[in-house]
Amino acid sequence: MSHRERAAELLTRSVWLQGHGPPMIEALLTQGRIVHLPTGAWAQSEGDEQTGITLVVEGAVQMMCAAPGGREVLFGQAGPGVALGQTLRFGGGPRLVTLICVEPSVLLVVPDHALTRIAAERPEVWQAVAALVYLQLRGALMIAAEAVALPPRQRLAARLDMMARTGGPSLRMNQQALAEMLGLSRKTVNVYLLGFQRAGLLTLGYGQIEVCDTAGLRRVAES
Amino acid sequence: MSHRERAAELLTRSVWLQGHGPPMIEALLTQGRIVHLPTGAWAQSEGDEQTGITLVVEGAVQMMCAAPGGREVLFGQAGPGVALGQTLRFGGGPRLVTLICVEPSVLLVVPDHALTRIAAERPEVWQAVAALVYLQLRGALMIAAEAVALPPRQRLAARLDMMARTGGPSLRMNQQALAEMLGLSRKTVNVYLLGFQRAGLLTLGYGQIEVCDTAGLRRVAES
DNA sequence: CGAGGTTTGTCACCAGAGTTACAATTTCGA
DNA sequence: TCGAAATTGTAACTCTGGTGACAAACCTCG
Repeated sequence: MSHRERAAELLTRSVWLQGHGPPMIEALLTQGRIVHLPTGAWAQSEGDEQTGITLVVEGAVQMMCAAPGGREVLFGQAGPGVALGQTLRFGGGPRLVTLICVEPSVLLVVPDHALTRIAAERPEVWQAVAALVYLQLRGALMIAAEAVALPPRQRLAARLDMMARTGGPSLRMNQQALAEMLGLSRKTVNVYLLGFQRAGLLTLGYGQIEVCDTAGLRRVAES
Repeated sequence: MSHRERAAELLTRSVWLQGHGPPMIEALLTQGRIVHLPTGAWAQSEGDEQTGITLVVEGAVQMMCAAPGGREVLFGQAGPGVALGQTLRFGGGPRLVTLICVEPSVLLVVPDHALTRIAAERPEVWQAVAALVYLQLRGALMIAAEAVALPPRQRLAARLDMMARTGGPSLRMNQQALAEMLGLSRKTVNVYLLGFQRAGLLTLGYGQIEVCDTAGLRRVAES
């Protein structure tokens, strides 16, 4: 299956495009472009303003965002099917989200001007964009709520549960990255993970985590 | 000045409506409705699906969101001019954000069906909604990044700076609420606030904080 | 197959935030 | 005006999680 077909399939399944028929998907594929990136590459090359929609077709990217003090904070990892909408038109300033490939990846990029072209014929494209951004808002709020309300152990459980439900039970990421996203030290994460493994909630491997019992994780998160 | 006129003024100034002329603002005012709420009231009454846009015209509301374990987490406070977009169409589940008035407030509410009516004539309304939700996403990400990346003292400074810049230097909120939004104990917040006051960054009052030096706060946040 | 880098598992130490409790101050309503 | 409730300021104690350092297990590339 070509990458374009794969992208079409992912778009068809995506929640934020429900109610928009195949012509809209066709328009996104035609106006957007497929890009291939190696491990470690930034999803936006210099000069590319990276305004618009980005869909992960294959591979995985880490999502970083800027915090006070010039810090770049890792806050999540996205696999195939995850879409990101962003724009620089509001408030200017630095880019909101930076994407970095953690494995060779294929992305569908639909820049802002492409969306504008689509909107000329199908103004309802903006409704889809609003829906997409709303989904991201939901995710960001979940992360924020977890971070302020849950103690470390529960926070880790909640995040593992969330990632397992959205991206499948096989999480390919090392404990260092996981700790960074949660604002914990690697050691703390490691200790709790070992505890979860002993409790049979998951299995640890080299650079990956196999979640076995999301319900159990959620129980831990809610305790 | 009537509340409607005040709302029109706030909408005219809002970033997410830039590029849309007065007719769009007129449409929002006509299709939406002004509601008055007492202290402690929830912005959405039962049965009102509260899908659409809400603009704070007067007063102040606390923004809460759901975390694992049925916890309701306070994550911010909004004054006049702040708009919130939300919808329940995606993913169902519980309401994303709950608003609670901390003083008698006036809101402009534009429900989803009103937006749909507006879109019949002005489909670009969805672009404005996308922009609004994007602004919220930016805010939520900032909060999440702060929470995971900054230690308590810096986190407090960053949040005070953010609130002072968006809502003016006079913050009307007690230290308990502030601690809750940051995931800290009231005592910790109190101690750091006293330190900031000694450093001349702000002045503490009963139930309010007067920020004097946002640059100084940002310096603390970045240290 | 072997070297080098990466990732994971473990230790002792300690800074820093949470907890509990209480007094002082301010506000608001009766 | 007075009293109750809310808010702020302060103390001693506890304990979780961070730090730094290191060994073991694992991958990858030459």
